[in-house]
Amino acid sequence: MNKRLIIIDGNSIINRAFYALPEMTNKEGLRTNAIYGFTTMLFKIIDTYKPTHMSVAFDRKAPTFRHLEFDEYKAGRKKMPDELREQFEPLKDLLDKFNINRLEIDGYEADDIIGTVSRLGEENGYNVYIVTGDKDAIQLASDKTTTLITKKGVGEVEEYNFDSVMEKYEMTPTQFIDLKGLMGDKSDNIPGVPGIGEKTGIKLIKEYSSIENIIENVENLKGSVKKKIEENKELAIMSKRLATIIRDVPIEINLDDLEYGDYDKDKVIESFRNLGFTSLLSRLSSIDGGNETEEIESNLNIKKLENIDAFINDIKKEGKLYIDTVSRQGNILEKNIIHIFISVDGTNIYYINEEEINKLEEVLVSKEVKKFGYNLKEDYIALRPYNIKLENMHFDITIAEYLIDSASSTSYECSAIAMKYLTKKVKSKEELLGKGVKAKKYEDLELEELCDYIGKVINTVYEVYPIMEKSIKESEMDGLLYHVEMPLVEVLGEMEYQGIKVDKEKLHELGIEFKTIIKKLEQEIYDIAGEEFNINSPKQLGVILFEKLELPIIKKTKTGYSTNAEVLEKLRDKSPIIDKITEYRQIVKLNSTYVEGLLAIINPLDGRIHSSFNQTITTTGRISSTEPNLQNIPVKLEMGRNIRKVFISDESCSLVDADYSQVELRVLAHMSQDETMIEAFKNNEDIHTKTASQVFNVNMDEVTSKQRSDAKAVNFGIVYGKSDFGLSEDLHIPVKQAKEYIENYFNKYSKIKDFMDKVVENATENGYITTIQNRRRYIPELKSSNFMLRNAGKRAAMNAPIQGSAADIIKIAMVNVYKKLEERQLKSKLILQVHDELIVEAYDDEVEEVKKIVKDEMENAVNMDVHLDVDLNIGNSWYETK
DNA sequence: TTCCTCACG
DNA sequence: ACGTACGTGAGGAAA
Repeated sequence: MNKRLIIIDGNSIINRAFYALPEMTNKEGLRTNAIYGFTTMLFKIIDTYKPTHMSVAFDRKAPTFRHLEFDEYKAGRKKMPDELREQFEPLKDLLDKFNINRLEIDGYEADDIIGTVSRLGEENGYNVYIVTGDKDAIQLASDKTTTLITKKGVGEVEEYNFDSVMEKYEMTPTQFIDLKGLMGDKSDNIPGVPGIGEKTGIKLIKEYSSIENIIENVENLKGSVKKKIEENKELAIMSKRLATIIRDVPIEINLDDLEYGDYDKDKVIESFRNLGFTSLLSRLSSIDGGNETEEIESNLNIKKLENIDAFINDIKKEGKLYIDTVSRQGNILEKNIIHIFISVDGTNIYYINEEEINKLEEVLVSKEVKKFGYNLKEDYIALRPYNIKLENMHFDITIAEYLIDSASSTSYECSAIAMKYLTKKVKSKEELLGKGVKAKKYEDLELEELCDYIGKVINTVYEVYPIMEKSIKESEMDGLLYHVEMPLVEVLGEMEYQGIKVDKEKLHELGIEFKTIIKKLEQEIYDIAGEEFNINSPKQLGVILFEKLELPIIKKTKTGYSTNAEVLEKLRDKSPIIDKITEYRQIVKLNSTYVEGLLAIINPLDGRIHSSFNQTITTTGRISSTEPNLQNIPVKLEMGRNIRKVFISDESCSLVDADYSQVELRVLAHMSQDETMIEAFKNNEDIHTKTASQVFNVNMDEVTSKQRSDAKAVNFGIVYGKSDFGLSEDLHIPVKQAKEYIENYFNKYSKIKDFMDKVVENATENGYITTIQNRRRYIPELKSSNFMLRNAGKRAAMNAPIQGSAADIIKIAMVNVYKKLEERQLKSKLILQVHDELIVEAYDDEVEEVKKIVKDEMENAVNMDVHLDVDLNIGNSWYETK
């Protein structure tokens, strides 16, 4: 069998990778872009050339014979940036884990080691491949050695062997050395013959074949070339020597030691996880045959459940059930389940068809049976139209993974989780169903394919559970998972299933009203502009405002003029068109996003809107709402606020709206233990007035309304880590004055300053922040070398504990409110959450009880040194509950 | 798909 | 000096 030896120039490739890839860091803030690029290149090379032997050569710090011979060698090179330097050791570690040989030796460069090893390889009958980004290595190409030079970063390589070099450059690989001796090399600071460049160099080499021969025949040369050579004979010889790669470095090498093959896969997987290379885990199998994945899959036994009764006994005996439902696409209120897949041991997986769901009901609703799954909220909702409430949802791998790393850029898809924890191949939804308009639905799949997929999903849940469980315990988030996030799955599922009633007629009326105003404004804008154009196009609008009307350009975006609200505000008094545009924008937004958007999504069966509440989106722990987003329904301006009139309570019901008063500032007071602020809350003082009196040094009863509203801006600004500049913009005051406000603030609330500093310090050290419920958020940006990114990281670090703790609090309140309503067997339902606000649709005869429950549970969700305060409002529409 | 804009807490 | 508030989702334009 023919042996293939790959030798990689470690320094060259890591450099290429470093400069080719954008900054990347792992969770701890270690920069990883060069390691990542190196590894992808390594995989590609192994994949393509299937080496039997391999080695990576590195430069040593010590001076080489070249430096000794020529002081100026490689002088003037920029120092290696620390961002790259710190990646060397982790890369070498990784290579060791792959059992890939490494070579380095004092006094020689990686090039020389490569030259030596490649010679040894050739002599022992190997096919040799050299991988580098340095064209000098072309001199080593031969009929037995292929030099692979990276192109386009590290994405591709170009192959050079003897024939291809001859064809391309019309000279032999070794003649490249002579050419470089003549031309010199700027990057290595090799002088060459002054005045001789590529053109003349190639001409001379073609004619005389070597530097020595040129010198011998110098008399035959003409003119200035002759003179240049004559005067620089020594320089040319030395340059050639510097450019020559040494092929007999004094190093003991036994080629057998370079054998490539076995390595401890678990160790590599661990390293990849540490480095955050989850996407590379899947490629591990491709470079070593990948029989491991097949084995796991072939273990699975997936079939139709014949003896349901016996299996139900198994489930009850074990007290646990791995479950995944498969549904047709359809209305949330209708029965759409095709199959339910269930398992108790993770390998014997059974499915039942829709007709038999009721037989399973007993264990599904049993509180004694723990349910394990992937996206359990979907299963809960799917079962709901069958009047089955999935009980005791114990562990959901998406939610666990969200707690483990809420800031991870990867999705919480099963395929990604399987890859991260098991290095197991599970298809992504896109791979299974395709994407875009051609995407298939579950109901289009062959049963066999479906079984295979769902089987793997269930098996993944089974396999991943103990690993995740351990990790969550270690970071002390088990309480958060089992007492807050998992119980919340049912709460959110039920909220989605219930939805909120919408007055469709009213919404239509609003639409007509808005469209009339839009038409009118449109015409007025065209009149002022003197032409018709698309006002919705920032590009076209920019041309009208800044070219045709010649208004001053306040700000530019990457692609053109900025026309956002802030800019328009500054242009208000320059042209009457501005106010029209501002108003036009507002109403177009209301009409398209809220009127048209909401109309399109009202469920025809019950006239309600069923938004999705997502538990695994935000980095801070908040819930998000989609299709539609019910968390950004207008409220600030009266025109927009009218939209809230269409969200109404059902017959014989009212909406009970409860919102926390200043929850984030209370959390801040508690976490920072700032006495002044705690005291203010204890005395039920108005916190903005209090802040005004502190910042502006006046008595509480002398605070003007302007001062109060400025203080409010300062309070909010602090929570976000706002700068003096930002505050000055908001308050339209000089930066200097804003700076004073902030300094005053931190002087008076001195513990808050300490707290903020401490948070950033801890976060920089640990890599993450924590909330009052121990929720974690990693902030790798804190270790960025990029000033802007690092500052953004600091602000995130200051804000996340506050926002995240507030999210913890309302989540606990939601779970407790939900439980209480259930316990008391009330028909009233929790239907909406907007970060610090809960809405219950309460039956009129239950309103008083509901009010009490909601206020009580919200105010007592957690125990802090500052009490929580909830405002209650009742109405028949969301608009009325203000 | 990306950018810009803007709605919310 | 840097560039300037955290966290979201959605619609429309343009590429």
